[in-house]
Amino acid sequence: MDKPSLRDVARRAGVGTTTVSRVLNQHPNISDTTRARVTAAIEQLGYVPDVGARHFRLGRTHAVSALLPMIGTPFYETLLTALHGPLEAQGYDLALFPLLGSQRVRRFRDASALAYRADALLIVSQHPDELYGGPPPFRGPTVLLDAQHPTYHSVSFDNHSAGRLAAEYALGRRLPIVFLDGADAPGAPGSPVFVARRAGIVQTLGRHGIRPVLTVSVLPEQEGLRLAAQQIAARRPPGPFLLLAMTDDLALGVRQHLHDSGGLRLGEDYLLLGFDGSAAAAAAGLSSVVQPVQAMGEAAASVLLEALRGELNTLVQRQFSPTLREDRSTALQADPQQHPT
Amino acid sequence: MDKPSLRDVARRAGVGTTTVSRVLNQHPNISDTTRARVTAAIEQLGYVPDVGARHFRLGRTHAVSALLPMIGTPFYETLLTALHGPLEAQGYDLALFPLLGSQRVRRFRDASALAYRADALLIVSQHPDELYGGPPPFRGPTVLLDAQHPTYHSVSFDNHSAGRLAAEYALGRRLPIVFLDGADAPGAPGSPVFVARRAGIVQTLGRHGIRPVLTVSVLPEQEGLRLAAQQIAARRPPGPFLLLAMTDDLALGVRQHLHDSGGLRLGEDYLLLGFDGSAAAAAAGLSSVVQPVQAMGEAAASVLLEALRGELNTLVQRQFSPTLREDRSTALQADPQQHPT
DNA sequence: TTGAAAGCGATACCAA
DNA sequence: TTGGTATCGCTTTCAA
Repeated sequence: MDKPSLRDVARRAGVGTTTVSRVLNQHPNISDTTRARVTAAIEQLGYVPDVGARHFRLGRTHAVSALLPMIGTPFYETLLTALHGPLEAQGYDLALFPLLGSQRVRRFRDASALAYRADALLIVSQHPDELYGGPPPFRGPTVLLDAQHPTYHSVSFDNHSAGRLAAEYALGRRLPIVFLDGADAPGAPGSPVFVARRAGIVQTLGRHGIRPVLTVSVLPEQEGLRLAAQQIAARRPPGPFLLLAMTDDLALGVRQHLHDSGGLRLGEDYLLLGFDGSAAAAAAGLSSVVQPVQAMGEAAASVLLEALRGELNTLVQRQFSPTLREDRSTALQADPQQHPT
Repeated sequence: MDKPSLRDVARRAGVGTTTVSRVLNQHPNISDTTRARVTAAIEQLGYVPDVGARHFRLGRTHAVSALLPMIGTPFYETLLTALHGPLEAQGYDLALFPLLGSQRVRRFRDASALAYRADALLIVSQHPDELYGGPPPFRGPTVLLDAQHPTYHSVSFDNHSAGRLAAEYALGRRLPIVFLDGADAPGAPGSPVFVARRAGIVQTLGRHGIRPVLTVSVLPEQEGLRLAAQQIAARRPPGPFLLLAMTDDLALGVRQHLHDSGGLRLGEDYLLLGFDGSAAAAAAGLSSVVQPVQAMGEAAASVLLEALRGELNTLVQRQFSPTLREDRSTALQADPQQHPT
């Protein structure tokens, strides 16, 4: 026999197919002796239930598909890990469909795409309107993660208020502020995340009548970082200042160069505040505006599960707020000459 | 009608189900008028074929599953993009199943896992024996990518000869060799990739009776890099030397520190050779031992497709060889005092 | 506690 | 060129 079916098992065990199905699905009303006979038959034949057939019959796949940009950052790793746990606990399997190459989006407009053979859909860091020209090809529950849209459930992060938080913290230190902005690659549209973050910073400073004493834009490259550090070292204010960087990577990269070529000492010559709460930042003692990535993943899972249970008859738009993780990099070292406290 | 089936379409168009099926599958023997009627009915009902049912009936899913370690490097991005193209061209869809968290491996031992509802399986950077305790739960064609096993088809890279190639190149330059090795994180088993690469280097040097004048092991951290650079600057041989680094990242990181704190000039004081052929290396003019990642992805796709067509009755173990991409970092600048040419 | 039979939605054989 | 019908493997009434 090529691939034994439930029927083969039934024949072998001398029972009906119903009984075998019940054994497989742990139904209560089965006598122990029958169960044993069936189990033995399963064993002997090496029977494995056909999941596709079960899926077909029940109309449910127990699958959740996630559409996401090609993955290269710890952000997605944390997010997906947090997401996966609760889903798995409820018997759902998670499959990933990265948007490989820009042209491949076409694939996701096809309703017969594998990604849509699922009970629910998660769209990560993408806007449905851009992804789909017209109506979405998937009919089931859909949740946006790290993105927002008026007609979809969403779990996202408030980047604007993250910018505000950073700016307010910076203002509180009462030091001149140097702003290390991330430049967009030429031609790139500028990530909405950075746009909001930047707006939050600039608007908040502006509302307090403050402008950075110096703003440096930098492409995230080796050479760019070095040049930025040179500029900062040359044009910095006379006393200590607070360097507000748009990302942790920028902050850490520039810190290196400020030290090596500029001789600037963190904690004495300047304070440093980053963005993202990356592991690298934590390891380096960098204060940072933290996005609760794990909590967002868990929230997405919970929205997804609710929707799958059909308990969601209202639109859920959950937006997470930033927190600020203070660390060594914003601690001014005792320096009796200028700062008695 | 909730979700129209093929039967509804047939009734609506006043034809048999067979005819509708034929229209859907572009069968030739359909009159234009019938086709038009059916198409109209499909349109009117908003009918979308049930892929799950088709899958059930045909016994094929048109899906390929890839099991891979959680993704954080451009390596996998290139690999998967190269892989995806040919598969898609043949009508196969690719779904990714990252091994999220170490415990989640359990999930992949379950034959009913979503990942196995596919026509073929690709196991990336994993050894089946470690992944599965016993027999694999998937019965269809299986291909290993970036890994090897005696009983599976595989597409992999010859790390040992990559090490040899680097060593031979280094020997050819006839300069003292400083070896910048990557240290394994404490407790980690040491990636087989690095083990082979290192062995290739050391054995080749040894065969020529050469030992590095200095070997420095470094954890890939900011602090580690700086310390390594200090050591190199302090203990380097008197004249120019060749610095052989285990990865591009290590090479580029140390170059920075050698320049900033040691004042060593690349191309005059030392030459630098890296490993991996990363984009960063190319951008920085770093010579590097290159792994043909894209070609490997394409090769995996082709093996997969052959297997799917049932044309593979012999074991395929394809191992790719490294090439060396020479760039500025191994060009010794004209220095009349020592090197007239 | 057990089983016979209907049916999920598509495809394909065989006839017409 | 078309259509009736069996069939894929499973779950689920309904009856016994």
